[in-house]
Amino acid sequence: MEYKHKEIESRWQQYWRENNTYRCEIDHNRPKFYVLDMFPYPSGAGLHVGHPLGYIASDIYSRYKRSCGFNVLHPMGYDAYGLPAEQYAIQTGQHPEVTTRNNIDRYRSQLDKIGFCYDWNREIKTCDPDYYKWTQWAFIRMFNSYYDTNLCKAMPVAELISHFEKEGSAGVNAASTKPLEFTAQEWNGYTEKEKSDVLMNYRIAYLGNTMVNWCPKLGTVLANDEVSEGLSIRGGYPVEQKLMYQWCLRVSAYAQRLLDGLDNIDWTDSLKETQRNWIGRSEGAEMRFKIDNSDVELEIFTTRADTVFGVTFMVLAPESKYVDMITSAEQKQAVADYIASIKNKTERERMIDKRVSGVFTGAYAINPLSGKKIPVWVSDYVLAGYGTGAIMAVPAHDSRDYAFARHFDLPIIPLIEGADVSEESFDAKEGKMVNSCGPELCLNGLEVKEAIAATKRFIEEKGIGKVKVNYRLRDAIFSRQRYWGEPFPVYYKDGVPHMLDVEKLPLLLPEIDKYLPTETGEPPLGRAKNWCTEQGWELEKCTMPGFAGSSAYYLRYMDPHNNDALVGAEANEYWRSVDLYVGGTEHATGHLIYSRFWNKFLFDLGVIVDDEPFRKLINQGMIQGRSNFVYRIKDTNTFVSLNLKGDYDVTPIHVDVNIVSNDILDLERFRAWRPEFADAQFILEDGKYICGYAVEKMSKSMFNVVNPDDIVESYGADTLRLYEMFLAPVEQSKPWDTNGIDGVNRFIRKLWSLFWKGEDWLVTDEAPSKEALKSIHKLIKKVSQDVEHFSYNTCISAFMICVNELTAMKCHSREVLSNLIVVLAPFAPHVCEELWHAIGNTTTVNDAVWPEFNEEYLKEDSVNYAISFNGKARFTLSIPAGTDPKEVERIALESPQSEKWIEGKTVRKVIVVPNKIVNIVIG
RNA sequence: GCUCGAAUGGUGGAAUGGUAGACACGAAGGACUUAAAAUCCUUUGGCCAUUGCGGCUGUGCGGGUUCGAGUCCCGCUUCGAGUACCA
Repeated sequence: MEYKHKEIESRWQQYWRENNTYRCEIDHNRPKFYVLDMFPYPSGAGLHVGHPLGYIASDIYSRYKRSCGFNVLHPMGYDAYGLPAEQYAIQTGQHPEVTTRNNIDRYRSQLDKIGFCYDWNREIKTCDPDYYKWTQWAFIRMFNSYYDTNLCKAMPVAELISHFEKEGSAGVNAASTKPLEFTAQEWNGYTEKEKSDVLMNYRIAYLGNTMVNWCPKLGTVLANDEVSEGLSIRGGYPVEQKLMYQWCLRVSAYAQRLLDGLDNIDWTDSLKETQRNWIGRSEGAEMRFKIDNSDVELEIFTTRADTVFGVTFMVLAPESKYVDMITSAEQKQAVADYIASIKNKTERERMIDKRVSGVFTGAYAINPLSGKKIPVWVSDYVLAGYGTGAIMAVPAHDSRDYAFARHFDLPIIPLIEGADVSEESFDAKEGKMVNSCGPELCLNGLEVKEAIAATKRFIEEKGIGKVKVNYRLRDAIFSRQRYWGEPFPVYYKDGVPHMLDVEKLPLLLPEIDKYLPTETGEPPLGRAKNWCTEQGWELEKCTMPGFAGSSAYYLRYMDPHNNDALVGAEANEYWRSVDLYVGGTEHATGHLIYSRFWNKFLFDLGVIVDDEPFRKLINQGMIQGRSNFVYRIKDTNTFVSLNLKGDYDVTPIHVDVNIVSNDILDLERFRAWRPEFADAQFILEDGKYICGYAVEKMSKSMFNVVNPDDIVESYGADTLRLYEMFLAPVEQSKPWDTNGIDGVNRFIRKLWSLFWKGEDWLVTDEAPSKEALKSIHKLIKKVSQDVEHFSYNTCISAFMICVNELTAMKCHSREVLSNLIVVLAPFAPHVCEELWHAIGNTTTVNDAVWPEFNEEYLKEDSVNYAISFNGKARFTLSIPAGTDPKEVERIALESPQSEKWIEGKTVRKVIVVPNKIVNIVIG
């Protein structure tokens, strides 16, 4: 029999499909294990070889765990809502659902060819009404909840309302947009609209006037993680700040829990660190500064309470509400002009422009500790969105304040002993305080940390301020002025938003004729006919953002066909949470924050049993492209090989990597590649045309995209799987380089040769030799350990070694080869399934039990000790295994070879490392 | 700027503080073949020696701990990723 990958792979893929081999159900007799991939957005370009990397890794782990007796849940689905499909719809008029469906079909056929063990019965598409019903449902629950800051959990808004009715806002501990004060009497007298407005201040899903990232080109609002350096992640269009009335999620209420939760999950430190930075907890103090000759008090936030004596001015953000309250008559025009100049700039321009700018308000504040009068300025280096939008400026110890003080010639008072602030500020939090004595508080001589604590204590006692923790994490803006997303289950009655009845869900996405905003500037849903309730109340025209559908999909997989709940209690109690999540780091501050938030919210409701969604997370590296170049001599159609190009004036041109092999260009295929190269001439070296290469992003325009289908076609899925894993550790980013794939393909054929030689079946029942048993048990031990650590590349090396050894010793023992197949099956399931049946098994290799290694077989008769002198290995000695260390030492010292090294020197010390080394220290 | 990673042959990469370079690719030489492919064998970090079978050197740089450091500690350099007027 010959190894024919196409025949074998298609046959077993069909078998697995027809027999529902990977179907999984709750089984209380077996421990569960939940392995999840980040589901893909089905883009029009299809999969390239980079996409399956993580899927292969998780597939191997799933199959391995199953072999170890776990009931493995390993599902797959599609993150089907998103901007690209809608942009495409705008351009072509095709319904996004159609293109999305086509893309999903393409993805599915590509995935199927690789032989994954997904339970497709549990497939999820986020644009499926049966699924997004539960996205809408969760939103309604968030609308009807507030976050109790005492209990640290979400509670029903109904309880908040009954509290307001009895006691007003007094004693309410709820996360809020802004502090509100009202009595029960006032509350009971409010109109429905007023009550709604008050409650919006507390709801977890709320309508708020917030500064949003508005992308005019995309015609929609974007979340912070969808914007980078002032440009949209999708498309790279400029983004500006705009005040809009939007649906938001009070993610900030969960900041501390999101931070604390990181301590209990098994993620990489770097990913946790990224989330910690994104949450951005900072401990400090909130303090009030009185404005001279006014009732106004400026509230500021600082982490450097110790530096209050060095405050020589204050700065307000241009958007700060204080600006109008305190600006003097003389400065009114100047301040107005400055703010106008800021507003004309986009966010991106503001970020790029690092020049210092600002204007004096004409007002002075009183430093609460020193009693000194200090000027109040406005400048755009202070952000409205962080802290209170106002700062106390300490130019001596903050570089931004320093630059500002220098520019406007404001005083700089150093507060730390020995700090030289003549050229730059001293930002470090270390040293002894000086110049810090006021009428009531003196910090001189204290260390910075002590001074911070002392000042905090003082301001709390005096009621000037309070200790406060600030978070950088913002509430998530949840409205998108877009068509292709989940509709909000919201209608407006007299301007007051109401939720639809849960029984009426899902609220289906309506058909529209065009996917652009309406002529009046409303979102595309404004084009929908009869976009209102049965009673005629208008429905919300925005849709939900991409992260809505991906925030709880892992829960739905547990119970995908449940019509009564997102996930039923039995399914959730059994599957609990994801044990292994595999995906890219690019979701660190988006999806992975939102779904943790969403999960914690559902946990608070008592809907689910685990408060963290993903116990362990592995980040697969990115696969970059490896582009090839040819060098055309300027103004000719002649191409010169890489190492000869120095003699000519050449232009490098990207060439399709699929017509290049080991950097050698296929000249015929190159001529056929494009009409203009049909008559190309070549200057060769050693009769070959050598291409240059570079590592770049994998993209069509670089002609470096490698399609997994092509690899599967020519080498087979098993080779693709093994090669992707062999290339480098899973977590590592690496360029795709098809050179080298022959190595793993050769390995599979060598494996095959252990079973078949031509038409002869080689496997026998004779007892395996001692060496063969040792070889296979060495392999089982190695693979069992390395799979647990996702060190798949070393596993594959171990397979190669074992197959080489077995080949060399002509081992065809059924016992040995069965074990080999079972441990290899997770990596190369098709060929293993084929051989598994060929040796007489009737069940699938999927049902085979992972073999245990037997330490007995691994024992050596004798051990080669490396004999070192002063740490340097010199020769080896074979010593019977299990020899007592003292005896080993004696044998080593008395060996004739040692004598020549020891000659004339004294032996100071001998260290015996069991089974390895004898180090003799001489001198 | 801050945070986190990384640095080992021509290449991808192995090495619980214990013989650095496993495994694979590529390359060179050889066998088989009319020839090619495939397959098999040998060599393959560098330098020197090679009818003396070995010696020296070597994991980005400089120190340190240790009997022993690619691995641990301190100080740099370079590259990558994330984040950024966050007070």
